[in-house]
Amino acid sequence: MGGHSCCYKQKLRKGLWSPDEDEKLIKHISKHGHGCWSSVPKQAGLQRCGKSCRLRWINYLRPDLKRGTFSQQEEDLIIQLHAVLGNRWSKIAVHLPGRTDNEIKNLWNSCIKKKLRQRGIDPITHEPLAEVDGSGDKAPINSEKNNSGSSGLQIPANAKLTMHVGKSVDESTASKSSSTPTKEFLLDQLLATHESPSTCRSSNPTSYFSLPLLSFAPDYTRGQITSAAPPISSKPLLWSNQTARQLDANPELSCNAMPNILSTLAVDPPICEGGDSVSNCTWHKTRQLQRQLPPSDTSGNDFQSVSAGFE
DNA sequence: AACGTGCACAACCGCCTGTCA
DNA sequence: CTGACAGGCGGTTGTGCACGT
Repeated sequence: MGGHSCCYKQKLRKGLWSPDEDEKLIKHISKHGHGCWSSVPKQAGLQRCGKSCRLRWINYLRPDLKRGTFSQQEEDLIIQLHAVLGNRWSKIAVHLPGRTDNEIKNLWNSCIKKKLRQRGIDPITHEPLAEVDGSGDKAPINSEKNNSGSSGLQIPANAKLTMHVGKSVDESTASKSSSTPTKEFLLDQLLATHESPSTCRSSNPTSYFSLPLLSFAPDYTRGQITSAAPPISSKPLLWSNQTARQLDANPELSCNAMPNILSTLAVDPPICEGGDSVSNCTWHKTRQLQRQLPPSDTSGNDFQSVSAGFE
């Protein structure tokens, strides 16, 4: 099992791609397009299976890729989209031009997931992690230090979901029910609010409120959330693949999970603090080594010559 | 300086879905 | 309708680098 017909036919190379292979693939696709992927390796003179070529192209060689550090806005958007879409990375990637599902998935698994856990948010359900002792005395977010570990943050169940443009959800035409906007509506709002080209890469927590994010009417940034607040949801959303996929069949989406993540965004420092972001220099070093290209700027200009060959 | 550990990222694996004969 | 095939997707693994001891 496993394998694909294209992989059986002959001895195919695996592992990292060499600069030579990259060049062959780029040249071929530049000239002919990929067409049928299974025929690409043969036509391009590569000892790879078609799927491998496709993956390499989509995740790495495509000229329209926006490489480099994820901006804070992108990370915010990923988190919010994940709350709505679950682990459907390709769907999430659609809304982040120049980013690949693989890239987003890696970022999620290596960075965002961890940060959410540190903040007491379950990255799967976007709910507060279960309290071990069950004491319920959630530490209020009342100090800068605690801002990075807002575990146990709870939102009153009657908190009104409010758009940052000042329009509450239940005022909108999208949903009559104030607590259950549809998935499509949430997506629309998320995307609409992220369309504005604001440059928000600040570590200042207050700046998060300048982000056009969904947020809640109560002022959670000042640690006024009390432990008396009822849990957000008594039935956690489990975003397994299967569950998430069912959303397509069942457009009604409980937004109960949203408050957690949104409030987290509002009070916490950026997920990858400061400029020393993980992927920042690693990628360039890797690229320079693997592709033996001279250092270039972060905009992926080394691909532009290739890009110019397309249309 | 050497070693161990953790992290980020690229790539593979296996399954699912859509298309077509 | 059914089976074969290709493409697509998400999960997982492998590799190399950075950093700490």
